[in-house]
Amino acid sequence: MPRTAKKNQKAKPVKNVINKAVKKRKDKFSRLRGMKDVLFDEQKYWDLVVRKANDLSCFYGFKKIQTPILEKLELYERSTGKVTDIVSKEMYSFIDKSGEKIALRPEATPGLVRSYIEHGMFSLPQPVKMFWMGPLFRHEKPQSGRYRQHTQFDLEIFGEASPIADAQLILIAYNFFSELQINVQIHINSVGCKECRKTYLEKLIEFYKERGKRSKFCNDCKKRFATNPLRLLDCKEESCQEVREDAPQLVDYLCDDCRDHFIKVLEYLDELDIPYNLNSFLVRGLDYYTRTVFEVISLEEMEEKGVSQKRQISLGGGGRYDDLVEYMGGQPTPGCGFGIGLERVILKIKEKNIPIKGDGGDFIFLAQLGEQSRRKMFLLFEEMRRAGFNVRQAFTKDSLKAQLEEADRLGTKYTLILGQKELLDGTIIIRDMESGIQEVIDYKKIYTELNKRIEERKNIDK
RNA sequence: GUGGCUAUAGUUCAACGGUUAGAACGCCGGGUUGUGGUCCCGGUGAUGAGGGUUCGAUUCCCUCUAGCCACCCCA
Repeated sequence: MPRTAKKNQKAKPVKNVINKAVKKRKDKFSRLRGMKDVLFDEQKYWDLVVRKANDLSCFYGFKKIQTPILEKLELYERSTGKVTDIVSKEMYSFIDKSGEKIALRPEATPGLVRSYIEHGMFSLPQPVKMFWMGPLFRHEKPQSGRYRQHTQFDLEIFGEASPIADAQLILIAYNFFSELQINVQIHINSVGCKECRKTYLEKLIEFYKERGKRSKFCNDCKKRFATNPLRLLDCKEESCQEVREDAPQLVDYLCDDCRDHFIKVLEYLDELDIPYNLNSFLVRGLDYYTRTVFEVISLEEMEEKGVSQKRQISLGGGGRYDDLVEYMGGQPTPGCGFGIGLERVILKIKEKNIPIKGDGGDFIFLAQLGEQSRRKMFLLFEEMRRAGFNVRQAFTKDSLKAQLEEADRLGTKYTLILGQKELLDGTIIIRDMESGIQEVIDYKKIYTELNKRIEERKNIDK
């Protein structure tokens, strides 16, 4: 193929003109901003992370569920919240051919709540514990660890009001990271229930109404004051943080039930020796949270202009949403869950050079010379595969050299070579790829000879 | 969405405004018409797009696009 392409290019008189035309076409079809191809070498990280998520979920009794990428726009407007950034600024939405407003899923929980309600899962034995994994879409400005399509691993527990559910989710998240050897901090807070949050918000607004305080707000906070005053708390602007210093704290205004719930969650975590940081300013950007909210943060030291700086990146987060199911039209059902961003997890694993076991099987490569032996090897390959051997081939290649090169790239242990001569003699060559030693054996003894060598190798490894 | 930095072969990097834009790795071919991983030789392949300044731009300026970083937000 490349050969003809080369010829064609050389045949044309003005190479540059063609290159430009080809390049324009290439640019035209380039991938969209913030989207990512996961290439061959990265797959091992995905395998690792996905396996870990699968194992943990299964172990703690979560059942796998899948939901559509497309949902009605209103689902997110109602659940995630119209005023949240995710819905108001970042959602991919469009009107489909039937005139329906559609959104590409920006968040996992709403779809799972919808599914819970739609399939009458309240009549299943409670709690219903869901394990979900899939792509999410948000139209943000991309940077490292931030894509417009990213993948989350998500666990949800429906129908369980006990604080042990909250604690168990945090435990699983903690295990996930520590078993992948990623250092994280868990930040935790309680945002209370409808009632206690109401009284708190009154106090907070009262506090901010005092003279001069609002003038220090950043532009965003001026808006937030009207739309979502709770979010004033986690603004990162310095001036806003200064004002915040003496602001009333949510924890002090929790009702008895909410305080009790929060304390129990912390006690369970203490019991398990899970480290956490109480962060009274932690308020998550989704409307539906009640009581427990938490975030998993990775701290990293950065060298910038000779000064070491600390940067934190959120790897996951979640919380309780006791009113959401009812609010979305279902039976009153408590719930809680969390999500973890897998691209960021993989980024961390790569950064830290955490070693990953290769799939290092003992490959056996089948090399052939000539049409006759190619046919025979074509068949032998299938026989050996069914017999349980880890076989590889490059039957499209003609030269032995090219085939051995391929075998080498794959990390083959033994190569079987069949040429015209061996075909006539009823023999075959076994080549040990490490030593280069070759032996001509009876074709019929392939299996016994191979097994013998594999056994010997095992003994040496021991 | 706001601000800063960047853009050269598939990849990582070179090139005082001036010959044919270099190298390493990769890939393809040859040395070996039946032998890989070492070695030797050869080939392949790039200035993100558009405009401007200039006799002349990879180099200077502008716009766009993309990437990175910070903010916002979030995973």
